[in-house]
Amino acid sequence: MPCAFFPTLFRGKVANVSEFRKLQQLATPVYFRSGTTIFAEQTRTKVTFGLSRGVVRLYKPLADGRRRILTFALPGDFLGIPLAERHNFSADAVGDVALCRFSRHDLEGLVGSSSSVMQLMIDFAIRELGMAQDHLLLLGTGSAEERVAMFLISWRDRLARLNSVPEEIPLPMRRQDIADFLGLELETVCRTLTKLERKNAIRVGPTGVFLTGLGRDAAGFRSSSAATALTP
Amino acid sequence: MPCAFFPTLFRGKVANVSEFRKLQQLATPVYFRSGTTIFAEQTRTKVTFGLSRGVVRLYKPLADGRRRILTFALPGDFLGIPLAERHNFSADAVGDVALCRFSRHDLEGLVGSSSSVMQLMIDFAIRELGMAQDHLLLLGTGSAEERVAMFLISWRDRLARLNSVPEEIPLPMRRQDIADFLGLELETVCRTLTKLERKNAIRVGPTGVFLTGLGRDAAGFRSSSAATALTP
DNA sequence: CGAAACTTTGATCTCTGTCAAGATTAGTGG
DNA sequence: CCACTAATCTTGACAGAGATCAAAGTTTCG
Repeated sequence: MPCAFFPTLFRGKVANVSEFRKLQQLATPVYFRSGTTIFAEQTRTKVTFGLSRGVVRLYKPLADGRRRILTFALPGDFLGIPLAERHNFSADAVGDVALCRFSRHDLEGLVGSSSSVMQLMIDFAIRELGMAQDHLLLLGTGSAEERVAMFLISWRDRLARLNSVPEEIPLPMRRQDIADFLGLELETVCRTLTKLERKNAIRVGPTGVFLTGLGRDAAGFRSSSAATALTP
Repeated sequence: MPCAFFPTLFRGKVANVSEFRKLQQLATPVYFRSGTTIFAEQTRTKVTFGLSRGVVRLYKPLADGRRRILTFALPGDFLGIPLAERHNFSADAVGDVALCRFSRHDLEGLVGSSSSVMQLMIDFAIRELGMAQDHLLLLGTGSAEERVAMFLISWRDRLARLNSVPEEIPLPMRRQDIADFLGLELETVCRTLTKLERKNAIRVGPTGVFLTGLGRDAAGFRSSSAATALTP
C-alpha cells in the first residue's frame, strides 16, 4: 500500500465506508522531520493535511517573537478545518511526523458529492470549536496549577482515546510548548510540575509523567465536574 | 410579515436566495427579556436559535459560581453551531432580544438537501473557530490593558460590520460581563478603562465609550498587525 | 423617594513573570 | 567510547500586575 493513511481518522465514527475509501484515495503521504514547519499562517489552503503519525503543534506567532499554541494535533486530526480559505495558524512537527496531503479542490469535490463526508467535516469543526472553548475556560480562569493539571489529564485522555497509554504518559513536546499552550512561562511550568510532584499528584519521568494522583475526572473547576485532587 | 428574521444573517453572503427563503420559512420568532436564559449548557439541541435583534452572551458557568463568557452574539449570528448534538454553553439575553427558533430536525433536512445552506453552516463554524482562536491569543498573552483595548476595538468593528456605529460605541453588557469575557476581575476592567481614559485613548460615556485614540488597526501584539496606540 | 444593583476608587497581598545561574540531557566529532 | 558543546530543564531571588477585600459613589427601577 503506497499510502499510510491515518488509521484513527474520525475516531472510527465512519458512517459510509465506501465514501471513506474515496477520501483515502485522495490522500498523498508526506513526511516531515522534527521541528520543521508544515505550513505558515495566512497562506492559502491549496492543500490541507491529516495527521497519520506523530504530534503537530498548531500555533500563532506573535509580533514580539513569542507564540501561542492553539492545540496539539494527534493522529486522526486534520490540521485546521479542511475547507477554510486560509490557514489561520502555523503548524510544525513536534517529532518526526507522517501526514496525508489533500488538494483542497479534490476535497471540495468529494464533500460536495458526499453528504457523509460533509458530515465528517462538520463533526470535526464542532469538535475543534468545543476544544477551543474548553481551552478558553482554562486560560481565562485557571491558576498555573489548574492549567498544568488539566493539560496533563486531557492529554492523557486524548492519547487514551487513540491507544492504550503506558504508565508513563509521553510528553513529546518541550516545556516551552506546554507554556505557550497554557499561557504561562516555561519556568512556571517547571515549578508547577515539581509542585505537583511534591503533592504526589504526579511523578516526572525522563520522557513523560506518571499521573499517580490525578484522577480521571479531576477536571478541577470546570462546570460539569467537581473539584478534586487539586485542593491544597 | 409574521417573522422578523435576522436581517443581517451571514453578512449578506448568500449564494442562493431561494434556499435562503426556505431557511427563513423554518424560523419561528421568539423573544426574551433582558437577563433571561435562552438555553443552558449540556441540554440537547432540539431547537437552535439565530439572533435577530439585541445581544446574547454565550458562557460556561463554573463550579465556584463564576463563569467564562465565550463570546457575545450579535444579530445574524447563530447561538452555537446549529447542527451540534448538544449546547456546550449557556446563553442569556444581555438586553431584550428577538430570536429565530429552528427545529434541528427541520434544519438538518434542509441542510441535507441544500449544499448552499450546508456551506453557510460550515462558513459559520469556520468563522466561530477563528474568533475563538483569536480570543485564545488575547487570554493567553495580553495584559489587562491590551485585553480591554482589543475588546473595545473588535466590538466596535463587529458593530460597524452590521450598521454604521454612532460616535459613542454602545456597551450594553455589564462590566462584570466584560471581565468574564476577558478573564479579568471587574475591578480591573474599571481601573483599566479609567487608565485608558487618562491616556486619552478613550472616553467613557454613560451608555458606552468613545474611541478617541484607539486606531482601527491598533490590534496590539497580534501576529499580522503592528503594535500601536497601546505603547506607554 | 428609597432600595437594590452596578460602577468606581483605594489599600494590600499573592501569584506569576522576569532575570540569573546551575543541572541535566542531547548531539557531535575525535 | 569519551570529551565537549549546545540545548533544554530546574531552581532561586525579586518585582510587578492583577486579585482580593473594603468602601464610597452612581445609576436604575419599583
